[in-house]
Amino acid sequence: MIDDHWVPPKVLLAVDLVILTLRVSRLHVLLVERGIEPYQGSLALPGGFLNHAEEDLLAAAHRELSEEAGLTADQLHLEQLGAYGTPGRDPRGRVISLAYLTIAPRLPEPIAGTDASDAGWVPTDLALSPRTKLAFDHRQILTDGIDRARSKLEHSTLATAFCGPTFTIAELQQVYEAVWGVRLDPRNFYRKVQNVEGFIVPAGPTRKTDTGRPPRQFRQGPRTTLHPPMTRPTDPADKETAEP
Amino acid sequence: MIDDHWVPPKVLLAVDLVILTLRVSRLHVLLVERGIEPYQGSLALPGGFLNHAEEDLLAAAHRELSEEAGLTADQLHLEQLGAYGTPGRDPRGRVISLAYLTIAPRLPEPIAGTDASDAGWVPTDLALSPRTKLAFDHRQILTDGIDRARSKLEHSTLATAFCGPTFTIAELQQVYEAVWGVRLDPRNFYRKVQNVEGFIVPAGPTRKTDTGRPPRQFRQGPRTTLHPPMTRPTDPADKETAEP
DNA sequence: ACAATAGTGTCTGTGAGACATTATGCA
DNA sequence: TGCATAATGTCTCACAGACACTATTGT
Repeated sequence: MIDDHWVPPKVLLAVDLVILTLRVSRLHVLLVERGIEPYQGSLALPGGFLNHAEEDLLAAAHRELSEEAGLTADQLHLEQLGAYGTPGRDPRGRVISLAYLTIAPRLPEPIAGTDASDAGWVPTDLALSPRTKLAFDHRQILTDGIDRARSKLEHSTLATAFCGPTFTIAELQQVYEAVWGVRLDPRNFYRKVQNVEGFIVPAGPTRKTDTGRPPRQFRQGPRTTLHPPMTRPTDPADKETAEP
Repeated sequence: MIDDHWVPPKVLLAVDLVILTLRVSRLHVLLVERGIEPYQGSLALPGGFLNHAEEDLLAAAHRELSEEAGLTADQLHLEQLGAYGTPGRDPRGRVISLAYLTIAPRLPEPIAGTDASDAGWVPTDLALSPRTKLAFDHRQILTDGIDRARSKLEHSTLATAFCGPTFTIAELQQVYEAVWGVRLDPRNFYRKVQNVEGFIVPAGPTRKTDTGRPPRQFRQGPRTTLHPPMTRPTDPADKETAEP
């Protein structure tokens, strides 16, 4: 079954990034307008080919993060999302794309990269609306990335990564509400996160606000995983049978 | 920053499989003894290079599953685990390995494949013991695969995939106990799975056994995801602070 | 009858969800 | 004093966990 002259094929390797952040209480994703073919002019996730044959995958993801979003990735969450390699997804040949997920706190407008004529934050619901055309299979990658982020918020303390170095409990709640797309009771949420040891720890004095009682500030605690997980409100579409 | 003469590098693409099954109430993984260099003679996960440049990734995984384990993969669970591509992990050059996870019911001894001089089921705790040397970074891949399987059992009805077409509740419980490595109360487990609509449905009459009351048989129901998830017993090593 | 396993019933503590109440700032 | 938001308290219901008990087979 093995041909002595057979040699395994080689493929092109790309790294694409799903960079999520929170802006005005809505989940946003960083998209670039492609400046070169294929899909020139379409919106796409930032990314690119491996620089050289010995470049580390995570290093490549960090490099793209820096090149296309101007983010020094030192303390930034970066996690592999999956490999997307359907034949024909890229007209330039067989390309395997490794998708990485990044959770970023609120950031200024990014700088356009080398092969992107423009870049900017786009609300995720707009990016996934049927009217928006994304390059390659980036719609699928983005969908998977958001799903992963939703799941991570349940089982880890990653929500604090959306916030700045210090934050209020109300701000943390907004993260959950924006990513999950639900409304939560502030009082129950307050109790919940307070009772999870090591989730958040007090930091500094209260913050002054325009109106209302000044809230306390917190910093992320040492804990990274949540046992038991944060409970996401049950989707009402989870019924199987119903009786009149 | 872009050189007009620069062309992106190409890499070799491999597909490796973590095939898990249950034998005598213990979790086993399919390992092969490598017949060729590198790592000749070492134990490794079954897998191989892409056949040709246009082969679909999932198809390649199914092909390896068939070639190395003799499993017709029609109704078999196959899920992407991740990409492993550290430079230098393979002396033959830059190789990116896409790992796939398979959950299989109890199966006969597999047949040795073309590039594997021997193949067999190995208990996972033995495969991961410090004395066992696995090829490449397969120890890491296997660890990740088991972690994924443990998590899937919480949030999906995948446990039924470990069983045959029909099974008893006690058999289903053994799946959870073996994969999670814990003991569960049979009565509470019974109540729990019965109350989850669409998890398991009655199938056929009772099964005759050597001793004791014959158990009822069930088949997997229409539901695939579990909301809320199955609760895995809290690891006692989840303490942060303690007071005397 | 006894052994052995299947299946059911009961109690209790914990925690999520709903919502009232008090606290602390500013105009 | 009134307003707005933060923080705490109370109640109820559901469910996980512990375990007593009944049911159904074979010997």
